[in-house]
Amino acid sequence: MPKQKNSYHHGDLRRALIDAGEAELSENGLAAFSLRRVAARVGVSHAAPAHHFGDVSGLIDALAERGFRRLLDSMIAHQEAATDEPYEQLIASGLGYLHFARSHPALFRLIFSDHSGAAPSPEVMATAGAAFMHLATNVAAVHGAAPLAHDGARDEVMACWTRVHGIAELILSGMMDAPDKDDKAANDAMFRSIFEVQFRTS
Amino acid sequence: MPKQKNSYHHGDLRRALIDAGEAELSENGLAAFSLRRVAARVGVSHAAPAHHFGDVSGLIDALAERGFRRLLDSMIAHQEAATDEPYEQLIASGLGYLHFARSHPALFRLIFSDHSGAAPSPEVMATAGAAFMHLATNVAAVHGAAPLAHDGARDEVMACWTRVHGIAELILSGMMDAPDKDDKAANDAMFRSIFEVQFRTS
DNA sequence: TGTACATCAGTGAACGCGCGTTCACTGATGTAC
DNA sequence: TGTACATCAGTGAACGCGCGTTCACTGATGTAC
Repeated sequence: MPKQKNSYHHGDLRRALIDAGEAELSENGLAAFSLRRVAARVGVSHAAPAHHFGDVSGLIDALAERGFRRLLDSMIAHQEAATDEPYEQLIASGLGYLHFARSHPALFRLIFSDHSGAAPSPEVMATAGAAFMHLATNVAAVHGAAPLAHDGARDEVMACWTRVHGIAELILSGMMDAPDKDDKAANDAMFRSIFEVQFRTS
Repeated sequence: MPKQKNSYHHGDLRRALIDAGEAELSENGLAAFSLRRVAARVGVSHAAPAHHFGDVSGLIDALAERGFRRLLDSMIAHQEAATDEPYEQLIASGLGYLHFARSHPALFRLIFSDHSGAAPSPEVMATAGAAFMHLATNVAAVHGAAPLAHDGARDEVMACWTRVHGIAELILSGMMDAPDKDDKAANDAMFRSIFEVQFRTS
């Protein structure tokens, strides 16, 4: 256990760098993100991170994993504050998704960036998969079924996910007006009024 | 009219730089985007763009305007290939939106990037507004009304937009599987099967 | 308990790179007369 | 039609900057005996 302070060795530099990376993203965005800035923030030489992450993409990867975990945590936290009714649970999860996106916009954009270049690490994939399964479970519960149990179940999950995700993205880009992110009641109303629109009533 | 070639003056450098910028975005993405690369692509000195765009943000702004216009053009083109039935027109517009996003991912991401820093120029705002109004008109036509004519009309437009946008984003980020972007029939089926899902049938 | 030594984690200087911007310049164009 | 001149558009060298990465190093830790 790392007890001493001001020592030559940090104790838990890996974690400290991830914390600092997250803060850098929040404050300065992905465009200004650099290993040197993160290292400076922790108060460590800029060559130190290499011992823990290899190169810059290693740190980015660690941040992506944390991002997905925070997204999942936010959904769970909102859900736990809602009633047990499945539809209410689904709405709460969506609001948690939205709240995460607006609280950590750069991290949110990072985890949903274009992965066509390099595939994310297995850890990132696993954490992303857990978030997806959470949503799938919510959607299935609304229909009283097990997750992804019937034909079309995936479409139902994607219909939900794409809408929640679209709301988040359009708010972040400034294309869509929204109440202050911490005004729970107003966001609840806004979210439901969009989420519940139906197109084909035939 | 610029007729001569190989002259000291280019003739239509402004347009050439925007074309090159768009190509750079397509091929190398926003992260690798730079004034110097764009200038080199046109075969002009890297100080030349300053005469037309001032600085790098001027060029980015011009690219954003072109991006919104291409988005609108894509919606219109797909719509013109569909039947006159309003719902079919709406679906076609959505498919056009999706096709643009997948054909020009970096440009798509650019126009929907975080504008919290600097507000887009009036030209960009106007072009973005035109694209929004196109969608609003589509949605209103489904209900046989004028655009944004009744209470809740904005919610209806946003319900549509967020879903289409969410589909585009999740495909680009690799979170959602999708058919080849030029397989019209397969994308049509995929899009409808998600777009038409209803959550609350009560 | 003490000593030797291997391993690990962080240092700080150095490297080469591409970037945006600036600046005095020059070649081409267009207008006044 | 011709000449002078202002304006415009592109040049190329130079600047300072922050970046990622490498490297020999050194201080701290932990293990073997």
